[in-house]
Amino acid sequence: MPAKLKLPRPTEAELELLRVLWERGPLTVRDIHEALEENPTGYTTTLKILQKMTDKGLVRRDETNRSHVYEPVAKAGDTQRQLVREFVQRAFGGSPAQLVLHALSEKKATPAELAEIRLLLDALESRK
Amino acid sequence: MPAKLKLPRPTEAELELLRVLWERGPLTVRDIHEALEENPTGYTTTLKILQKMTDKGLVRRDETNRSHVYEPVAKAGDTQRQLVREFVQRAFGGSPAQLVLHALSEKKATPAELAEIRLLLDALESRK
DNA sequence: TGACAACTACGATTGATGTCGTAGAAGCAC
DNA sequence: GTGCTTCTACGACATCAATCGTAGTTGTCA
Repeated sequence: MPAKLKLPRPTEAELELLRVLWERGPLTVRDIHEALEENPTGYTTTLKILQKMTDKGLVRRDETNRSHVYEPVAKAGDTQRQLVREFVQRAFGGSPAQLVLHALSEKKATPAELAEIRLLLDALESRK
Repeated sequence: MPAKLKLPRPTEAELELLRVLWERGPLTVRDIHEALEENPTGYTTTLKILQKMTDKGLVRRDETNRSHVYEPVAKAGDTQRQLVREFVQRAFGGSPAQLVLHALSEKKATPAELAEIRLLLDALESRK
């Protein structure tokens, strides 16, 4: 069983890169950099951040080819779960329901998503 | 009507102080500082952060007495709504439902809170 | 082979954050 | 009034995040 040591919380810029990787799979620096329409930044900036993420253990890279290929170490869901947990703590003193109420007020959820939430709610309530 | 200019996002330390103020009302630096069991830090650290928050417009202070009294400029709900919006953007690409699903999985919500969420859900779904 | 392009490594820099120490003013107690 | 306590103001500092430029290496292609 892998050691599963605790990964540090990704910074904003790091999270942006992670989201690209989660969505598109392992990529080179060039690919990642070009996937960033928002906040256009220098190529070496992206490179540097990926190098630091490698040091921190947030991503892993394949150096077989000259253009290294990066991939996330943790799954999207795991990282997001951790982020939500910390955010709930920071902003709502640990009450997830408070967070949910605010998030739902944003009313950008689709009917399908609402249905899914309702299902989860049913499960939580039935399980006493 | 007040100008309502946009406030900057509070940092982690700032948010911690804001949470104390939201919960207990206007307080002096001493009061706030002593309300912080977690992360015990120097008195002047708390003072300094409050001074910077005053500059940023996050809090307002009454200098009538020698011990200044601080109070939040924005209501808890408004600030939290803004924080959630930004967080959803950063971590979930703008999908609140994704956030809700993760938050509810934390299963620390009370039955009353779950009921409230269900009510909100009903309202959202009916208002098609 | 020689020149150009693309890639990595790395140092420098800027700004924000959080931390604290010290100075000086203001209140209090005797 | 003298001295102790408590307050604010302010500068110093370490750390970290983000950004970029430059150097050096490797691959490509005419």
